[in-house]
Amino acid sequence: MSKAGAGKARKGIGLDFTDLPPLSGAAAPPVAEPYRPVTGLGLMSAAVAGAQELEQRVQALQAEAEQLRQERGAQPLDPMLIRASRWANRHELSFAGPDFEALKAEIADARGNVQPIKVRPLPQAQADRVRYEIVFGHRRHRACLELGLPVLAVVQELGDRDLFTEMDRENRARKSLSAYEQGLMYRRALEEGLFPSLRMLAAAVGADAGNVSRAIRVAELPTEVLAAFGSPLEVQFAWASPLAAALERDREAALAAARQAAQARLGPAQAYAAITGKAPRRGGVVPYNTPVATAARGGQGGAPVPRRISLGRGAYAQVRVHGARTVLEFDSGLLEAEGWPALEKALRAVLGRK
DNA sequence: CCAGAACTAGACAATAAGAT
DNA sequence: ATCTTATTGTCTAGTTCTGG
Repeated sequence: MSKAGAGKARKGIGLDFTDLPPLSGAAAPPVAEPYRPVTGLGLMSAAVAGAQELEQRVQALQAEAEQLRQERGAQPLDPMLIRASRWANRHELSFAGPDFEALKAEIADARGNVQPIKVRPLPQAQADRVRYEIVFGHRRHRACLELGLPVLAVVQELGDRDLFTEMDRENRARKSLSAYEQGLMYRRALEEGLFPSLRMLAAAVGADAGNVSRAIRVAELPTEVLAAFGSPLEVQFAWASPLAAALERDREAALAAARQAAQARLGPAQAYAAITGKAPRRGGVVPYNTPVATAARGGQGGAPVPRRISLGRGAYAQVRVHGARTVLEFDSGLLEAEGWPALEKALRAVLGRK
């Protein structure tokens, strides 16, 4: 492999065939002839491989047939007769903004939704005016409703669990749901006993239990914290634990930081930094005590939010500014006698005194 | 425009906590 | 002691952003 090739190799891709010696003309591969097994073992392997191929082909054809059946079964319905799923996971902000407007424009152009939504019929007892419940396609339904167009829908009888798993799979396949929306949906499903445990739920919808847990934690964040991000849809999976940990450490300080972040209208990454004390990784570390940092940490006259420095294993140090003094705090047990010279040396290096 | 850095969701393993 | 469940940390692979 060349140096350039090795340098360009992406993470996780260990093979690079670009520098392999070229095949000579004389050694050009012969035209492939169909493989014919000769031995008994070969015949058996071929039979197994053939059966697997056949099985895959049958499955593909079945899927195709199902799709055709569903497409043929799609019918235009009055969107007023359809209500959102009781497990509806869409935040109101998903029905606003440029993405939703683009979807609406597309549907308006086509005089209806080309891709059908899926609904299930409601039992008569529930169905006064409303006849159907959405399985998936909430945004397409809302767009048609707002445009006054009939919505193309496939109607299918489904149980609660099937409805839930289909809705979740569809949304995650399109990567269109935020961590917050997923968390709300998962939490509701668990609260209502649709699944006995988080693991069972994760297995049913084909999601990772760790991410289900993180999504639920995002949905359980206090309103003040969610408001700090402008929209709860901006909160990332990876931020769930640090935000929860910040609340656990010092709830009042975290909520105060969140309120200040909301007031200062910080971006999501800055709001995350202000609440957790973790500087955003992108764009470099926000320098402490500068105008930018002051804004990022609440700014505009409020007391600066202390900067936390993670030391691993749950330990952390904290830097506070009190007027003209800067105070470094950490658990006294963390620094043993032999550590003091190193700390003094580091302070001299940083603060420029001999 | 391109290479590298940074960020993300998802997967997996380890660990903690609670139940039996 | 063992099993089940939830949580956390780390890694991978793909995407997006940034600076030269």
